[in-house]
Amino acid sequence: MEIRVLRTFVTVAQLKGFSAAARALNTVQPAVSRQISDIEEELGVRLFWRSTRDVRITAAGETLLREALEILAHEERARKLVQRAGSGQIGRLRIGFISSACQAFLPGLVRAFTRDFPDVQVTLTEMNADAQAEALAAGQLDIALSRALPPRGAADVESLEIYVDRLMAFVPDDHPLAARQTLQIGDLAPVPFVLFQRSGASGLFDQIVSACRDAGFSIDIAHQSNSMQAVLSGVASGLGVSIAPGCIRQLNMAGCKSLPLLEDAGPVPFVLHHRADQVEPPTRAFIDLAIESRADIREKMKLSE
Amino acid sequence: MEIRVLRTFVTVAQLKGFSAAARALNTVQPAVSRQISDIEEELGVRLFWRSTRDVRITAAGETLLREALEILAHEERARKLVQRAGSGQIGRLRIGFISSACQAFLPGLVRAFTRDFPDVQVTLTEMNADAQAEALAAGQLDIALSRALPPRGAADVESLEIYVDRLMAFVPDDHPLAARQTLQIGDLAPVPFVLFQRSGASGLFDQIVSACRDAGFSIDIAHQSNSMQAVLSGVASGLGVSIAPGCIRQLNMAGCKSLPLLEDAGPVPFVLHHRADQVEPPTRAFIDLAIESRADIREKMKLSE
DNA sequence: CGGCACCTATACGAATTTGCTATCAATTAT
DNA sequence: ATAATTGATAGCAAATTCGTATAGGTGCCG
Repeated sequence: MEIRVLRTFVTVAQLKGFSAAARALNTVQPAVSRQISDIEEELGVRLFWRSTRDVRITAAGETLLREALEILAHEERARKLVQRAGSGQIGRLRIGFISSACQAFLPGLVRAFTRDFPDVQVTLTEMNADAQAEALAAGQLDIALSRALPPRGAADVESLEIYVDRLMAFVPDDHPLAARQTLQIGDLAPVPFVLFQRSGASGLFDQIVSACRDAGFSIDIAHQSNSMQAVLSGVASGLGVSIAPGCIRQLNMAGCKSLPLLEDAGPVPFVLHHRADQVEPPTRAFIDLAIESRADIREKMKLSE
Repeated sequence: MEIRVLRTFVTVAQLKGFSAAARALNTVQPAVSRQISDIEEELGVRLFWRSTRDVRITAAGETLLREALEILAHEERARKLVQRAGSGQIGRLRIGFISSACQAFLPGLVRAFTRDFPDVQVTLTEMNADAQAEALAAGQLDIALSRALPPRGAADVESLEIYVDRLMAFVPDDHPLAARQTLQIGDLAPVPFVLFQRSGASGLFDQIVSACRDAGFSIDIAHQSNSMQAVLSGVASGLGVSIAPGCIRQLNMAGCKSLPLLEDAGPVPFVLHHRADQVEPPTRAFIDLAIESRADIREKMKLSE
């Protein structure tokens, strides 16, 4: 009972004739005749009463007709479902992101994606860069968004730079430095720092520490927080100054002023990671969308500087 | 998307390997490989991630797997349904019968049939012989049970004699003839008759009239009724005597005595008619059962004489 | 680190299946 | 009566499918 035979059978039943069915199926009558008699033999059941003049379906044939119509419809439905799954229109997309991504570009990107792929189940999970790498390797994540560089030597992970941020200084409103237009990193030497904890964003942490060392002083970390939001809150509270990627200005923390650093103190890339192998279509679609949107994102991040 | 390919696909998905699937399907690995890559190309969708070491299904593959399992189950169900229909285990059986059949053998036959074919929808319709012939020709009836001879020249109808009854006399209990052990038809010459109407059972009617003429008198039909029951009722009421097939004694009408006729006044065959062409399996099964049971029926009808 | 075992992909000839042409037999319409 | 239409059958050609052989890659184990 192959699909092709069922289709032939249904056509014969509906057109009530072998020749008519053959015409409709773009084939010839003996082929139809053979397919029907083959399936009759296979099932051991007579499906049509034939006379030289007309064809009438048997009761067993009626039964098969009902079933065959359902099977054919089911096949059609399966085909469409699978093609939608294959083109990424249905499925799931598990994104891990660091919170800064929310201030940067993630909401817009996700909104654009769900507009084009409304039936894909998108899961957004905030997690630090290290946790992302782990989840990605374990196959629990499709997309990881962090400032981390591509982890070398790990599983086959491809990385795509979304945009490059730069480090900026954050000082309390009422701090003397807040009156300046620009700063050099060295200007921050005597001031205590508020910084995030190293664990989870070790790359960025080390980059900032290095920048200070390059500027000739050892950073004085007076307070540590577990989120950028908390860091800015600490700065606004006058606990100290901070250095952080420019994009977090968009948190618009009151009592906290951002100042460009004259040195280009190391680029801070924002990177999209995904496994190189076994990229499911929705993931592929999201990556493609990210590539498309990259120029816009960069433009937007520049404008907000 | 042929059934065979779906079956291969499901096996690959379940055994997580092309070679393993090939072994399970009693074929070789390249055949499996080709079938999968063919359907992938046909759908334009990747179904498996292959490496040289293991095979993992894609999200689209998972989708197809669910659908394919349903389609295969449906195909299996369709096959069984059709085979049941083809062997007569499901379907319908429309029987037309004259009321005497109820007194004779029909209930037992139908009971035996429904025991063997419990899922066949049996329709029993009481109708006179002429109506039966019409309905049979119109395809509204599968089996016709009457005393009529095979209608000559009509559509292709095959007839099967179930048993042969003989005519008997029925006289009121208090009638002088009721004291006799046997009668000759001629004994009934001076007596008024109660008889059924000719329309609908013309064959039997004419047979009785002829028997009387052969016995040398013209039958005096004083009353006509539209059923055997009514005829016997008339006899019991003393309206007259009657001649009828012996089996209707089983109505056990009080006040009415049956007497054998010395002459073998024409055999009264009870016949099963069915269309010679396009015999649906349940009909075939019933006919076969009738043939099997014929000896028993004849025995039973003899015993009750 | 190299050989071995196991996996999938590909190539190609063989076997099977399927389709097509021609023809027959039966029935109906003209 | 003849032409036309329909389904069955046979024989041949085309297409498909299968099986063998082989290549290429990866993990395992000594």
